[in-house]
Amino acid sequence: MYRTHTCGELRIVNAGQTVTLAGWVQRARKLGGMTFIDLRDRYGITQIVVEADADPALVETASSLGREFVIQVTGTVVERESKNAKMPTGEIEIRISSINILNKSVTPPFTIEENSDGGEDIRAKYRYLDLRRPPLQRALALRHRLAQEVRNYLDSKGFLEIETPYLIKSTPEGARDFVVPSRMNPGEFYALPQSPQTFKQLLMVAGYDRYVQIVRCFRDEDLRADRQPEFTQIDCEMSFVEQEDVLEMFEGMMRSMFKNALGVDIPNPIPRMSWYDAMDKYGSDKPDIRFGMEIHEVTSLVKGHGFGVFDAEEYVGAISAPGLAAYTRKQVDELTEWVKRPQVGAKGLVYIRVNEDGSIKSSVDKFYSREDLEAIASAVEAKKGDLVLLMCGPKRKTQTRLGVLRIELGGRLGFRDPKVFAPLWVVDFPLLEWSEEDGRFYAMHHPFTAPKPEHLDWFMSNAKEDLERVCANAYDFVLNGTELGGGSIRIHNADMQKRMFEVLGIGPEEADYKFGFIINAFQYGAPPHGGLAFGFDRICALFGGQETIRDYIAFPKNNQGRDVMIDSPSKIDAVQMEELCIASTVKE
RNA sequence: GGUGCGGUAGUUCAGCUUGGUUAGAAUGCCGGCCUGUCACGCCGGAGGUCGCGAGUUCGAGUCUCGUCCGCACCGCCA
Repeated sequence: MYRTHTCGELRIVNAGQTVTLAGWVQRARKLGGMTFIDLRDRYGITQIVVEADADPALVETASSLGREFVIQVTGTVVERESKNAKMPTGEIEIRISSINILNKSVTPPFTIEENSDGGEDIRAKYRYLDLRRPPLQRALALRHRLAQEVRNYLDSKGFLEIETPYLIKSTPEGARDFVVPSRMNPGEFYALPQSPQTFKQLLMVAGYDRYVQIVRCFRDEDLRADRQPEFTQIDCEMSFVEQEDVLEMFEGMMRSMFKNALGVDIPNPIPRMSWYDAMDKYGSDKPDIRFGMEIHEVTSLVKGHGFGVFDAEEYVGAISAPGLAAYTRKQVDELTEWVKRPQVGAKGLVYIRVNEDGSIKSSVDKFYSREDLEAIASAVEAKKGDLVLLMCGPKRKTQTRLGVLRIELGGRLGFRDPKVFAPLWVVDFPLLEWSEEDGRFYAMHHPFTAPKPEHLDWFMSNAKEDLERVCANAYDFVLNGTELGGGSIRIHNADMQKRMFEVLGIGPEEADYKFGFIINAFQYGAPPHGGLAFGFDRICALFGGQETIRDYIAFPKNNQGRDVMIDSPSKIDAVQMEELCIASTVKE
């Protein structure tokens, strides 16, 4: 037996017991003859002590220990002479009678402690060492806890977890696919799933009316702090349901995850907002509703006062930033520069300072009277001490830019506390999105999303303005300004699905080639169904209060989609290429 | 594809604005001392292709151009 206890569990009540521990040497402190060793495993740290008058061989071995040596020690639990209140095990130590070095270690490149001295690069390269650190252990433990909660909750609701294939068919609508050559079918390729969307719908046709899968998905797109090429979804689908049934079910799931993993009570019910309201008031389809600072349209208030910049534009909107009337001219200029960066793309920023003393000062005083400015300030619900910021331009674009500014200022003002959780359902999405570039409609969600029954007439119409206003029974789950999940009620009728492909400009042959299996299946008694999928990595990160999902994935990829630890992707040898009937066009 | 920031000792960084002696600090590592430490302390030591390449210059860590790598963001992500 390697150990009788872990390094995190012994307490003062264990004093007098003979125990055997095994773990890693985090630190050895040598004081003359005496040696203290911090012995670590994933449960904690226990101090080992070797007295000066112990067996000389033991003293010798103890003083030879280096960081990250794996050792096994046997000894007696004793109360410490000088306790350490900072450690859970700080009241005791192990006075040992033997040390067994199970394995030596070379000196690690960074310190393996709560707060490492290593940068991201070096820690990624030695991920297995970084994973020894408590923050990473906590992250993976949280991930495990949340996965358990999902399974427990959905199991109690009768969901079956069913695995779907990873080697599927490429359907290059949306994100790029990762493809896998098929040796047995020369010149043909599988694709890795961007999501198990079609399979879960086929399971509905098959009668498995409550399906869940915690499943890896793959998208060959550029990475971000919250985007990995392979990521995990909580993928769910239900039959004989309406939108309300789905929202209720998964509100329950999120509620139990918050309660059981974090001890947090979220609002009941979770608020809902239409996509149109979200865009108008927050300039985003994933509003952060931890704070107000809503966008207000002031177009009619500002036009016709001789200020040509506003007169020339479709839309003028404004937000009010609490307390920022105190911003200096320099700070406001800095903000103006900030919104003019290409990442935001605004042309400029007009401000109205609603001073504490009741005076009003703006950058457009030449064109507007005090009463005009007061009317604008009141329209955006500005209070004394607030700074009103206005932007103009095309409606949606301007709202989006104001939304970006709102998020930035909300952060600066401390309104985006990661310990505060403000969940939201965004509902009533447009079904279709017109692409000027391609001159065609794209499905806003995906091509299996059903139009709202009351919008069917518009859906059948071929007029662009009709199709544009078709709404879908689609919904997103948003938390603190991050989209954590989304879904919809699906099309379950073959004719309707054909119509959708027609609207999307996908011809019958193409539809048949790409989606023939699902159109066929829908002819055999497909039940009404709908579902949704959550981004599990993002849920973990947000629950853990982090922006990046990397720490919640044991072995993540870097910005370039590379695993710097195993150094992948990598070249394969010519024999393998030959066997797969593939060739590289890359010039060496 | 684009923008920004960064790359100097094992590690984290300073030095670069204004080019000029032997490139510093902390920490880690090695050696010595130390019997209650827990970021132990004290003394000593080793450790650097300044990411890479070219250019400007009498002289480049420092200036210029190119390139590679990392992070964040835009595009992209049905």
